[in-house]
Amino acid sequence: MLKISKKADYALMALQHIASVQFGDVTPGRVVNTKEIAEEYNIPLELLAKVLQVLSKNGLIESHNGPKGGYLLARSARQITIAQILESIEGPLAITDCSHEKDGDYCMQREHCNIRTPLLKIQDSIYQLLNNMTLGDMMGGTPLITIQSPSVQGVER
Amino acid sequence: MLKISKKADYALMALQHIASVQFGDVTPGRVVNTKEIAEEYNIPLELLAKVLQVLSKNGLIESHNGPKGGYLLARSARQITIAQILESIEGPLAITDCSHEKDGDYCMQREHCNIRTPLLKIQDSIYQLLNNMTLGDMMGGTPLITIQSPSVQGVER
DNA sequence: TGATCTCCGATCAATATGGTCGCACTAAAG
DNA sequence: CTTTAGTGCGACCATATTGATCGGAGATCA
Repeated sequence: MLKISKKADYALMALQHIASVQFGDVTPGRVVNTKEIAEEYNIPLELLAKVLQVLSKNGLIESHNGPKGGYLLARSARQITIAQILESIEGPLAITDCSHEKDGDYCMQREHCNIRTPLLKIQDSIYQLLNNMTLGDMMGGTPLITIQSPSVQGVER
Repeated sequence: MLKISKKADYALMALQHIASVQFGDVTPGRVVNTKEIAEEYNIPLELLAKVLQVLSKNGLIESHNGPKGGYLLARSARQITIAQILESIEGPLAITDCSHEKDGDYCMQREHCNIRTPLLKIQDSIYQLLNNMTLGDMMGGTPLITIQSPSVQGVER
């Protein structure tokens, strides 16, 4: 449950790769093309291409056309949050349908719905979690994040 | 993205309803049958029935057969967590496929996968969030949960 | 014994997803 | 200025998941 799509997975891998090349020690500033990423991680080329196009359209990466072209982070890795990446691919984060319902699109259960408010709270917590972690945090062999077990609860009884 | 299924939605509504009847002021201890819940919340009867059967099989509620039969919480509302409910319906919580992969079921990207560890951390945080909120917390008009904004991050830079 | 209920399994339709194909456009290199 | 390697883009299909439905078997109580 709560699985994220493969496209989103691919997006995360690709961005991590681009970032590590761009800011790495070997060939800093080099652009990365789709083929390179696809081969490195065994991702279907065309699908990855589409993912990267979306990321580009949403301003997370910049594309450079022509030969020797490729992709580049649009801003620093620390300014790209996981939430931005996921939402860019999968649309707005919404645990439940009724969280962003426009008028005329009411759910049948709405009038007596008793779980809406709590679910929205949960959704909010998850969003904050994802929005407080950046691509920069994901970089490097040693993960930079650590979970503060007791405080992550966000729930008071 | 990260949407939970309608079955899970129904499960939450049903459990909330059962709990509120069982521990409410009007008819405490009364059993609740499927039809009552289905009509109250406009849920397809047969689908709800299946959801309740699963919850029953997983030990969250008790079923009583025959006329005047119905469902009852198997234990106190405070001892039933949201995580238990969701996992009961949708299977184990797994943001990404590779989080519970058995041997022989490797993902293609595994060898160079750079996002596995961070994703597992995120998954863990979400699980704790869901596991620290109980059915009891969802009860009543006033939601009992409050988000501790700064501490929910679980991320250190 | 009949009515009312849960239980269980098979099945179907709709939707979402993963993956593919083809072509137009752009920019660097000769 | 032509070639070529690359992105941009939209249509398309196959499959998996999900939501929903149906039919009947087994309890329980009046």
